[in-house]
Amino acid sequence: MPSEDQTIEMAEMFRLMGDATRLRIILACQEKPVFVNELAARLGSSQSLISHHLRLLRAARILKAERHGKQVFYSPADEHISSMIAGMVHHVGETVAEEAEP
Amino acid sequence: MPSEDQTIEMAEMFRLMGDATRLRIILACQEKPVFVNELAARLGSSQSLISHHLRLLRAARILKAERHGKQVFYSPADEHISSMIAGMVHHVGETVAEEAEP
DNA sequence: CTCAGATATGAACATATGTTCATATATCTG
DNA sequence: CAGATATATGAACATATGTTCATATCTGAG
Repeated sequence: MPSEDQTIEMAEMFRLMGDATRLRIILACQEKPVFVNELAARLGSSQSLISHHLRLLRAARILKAERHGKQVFYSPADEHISSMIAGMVHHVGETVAEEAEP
Repeated sequence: MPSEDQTIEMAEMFRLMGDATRLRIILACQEKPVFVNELAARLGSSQSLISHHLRLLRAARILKAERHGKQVFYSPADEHISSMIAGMVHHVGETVAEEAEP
């Protein structure tokens, strides 16, 4: 059973993954590093919005930033998080399938 | 890469786990089924608040309800979710330890 | 059926949060 | 250095969300 502080930190992590826009950002960075404008283009969101969200994800150590020239590339900062994301992908894949069968 | 619908469902799951009160409820139900008033007592929250949250967690199939007499016991509805929770517990356990060392 | 215990629900409210718009900062090129 | 490109930041705002209070519903006992 996690401590109170750990519980709050867990909740904070989940909360950050619990917004569709942020989750799309996280998912888009899973395979290979992506830079900000490409994220904005792929997700059809403004650069400003993406940047605001990236700041939160960076602060929570969910994503890490790496600068190459003018562009800043983002990628997963932590394998635990990545595997948890993968687990959830697996989960919704299965439950959606279950609901469709009968 | 999950579909748009799956992404939204994932986000919804994470969002539900992303509130401290709800997460405490989920954690409290992990070991053995707990009934509503006991949850309220353990967490020091009102019965009403717990019940509101339980409804959301039930609807999202994170917890399941089972009635025994007057009491309704709640327990994990899905092992995937449970193992994801366990993974996050492990994660915060490690990262907090890392930050404390240097 | 009536009463008490246990849980669920609805309305109201204060606060948190995602998004937009405007603008600042940083980096490369000429 | 000046200009262009890429990213970050701040203020403002509309909406979503967690909590409380009051009340309804359900269940077993007598």
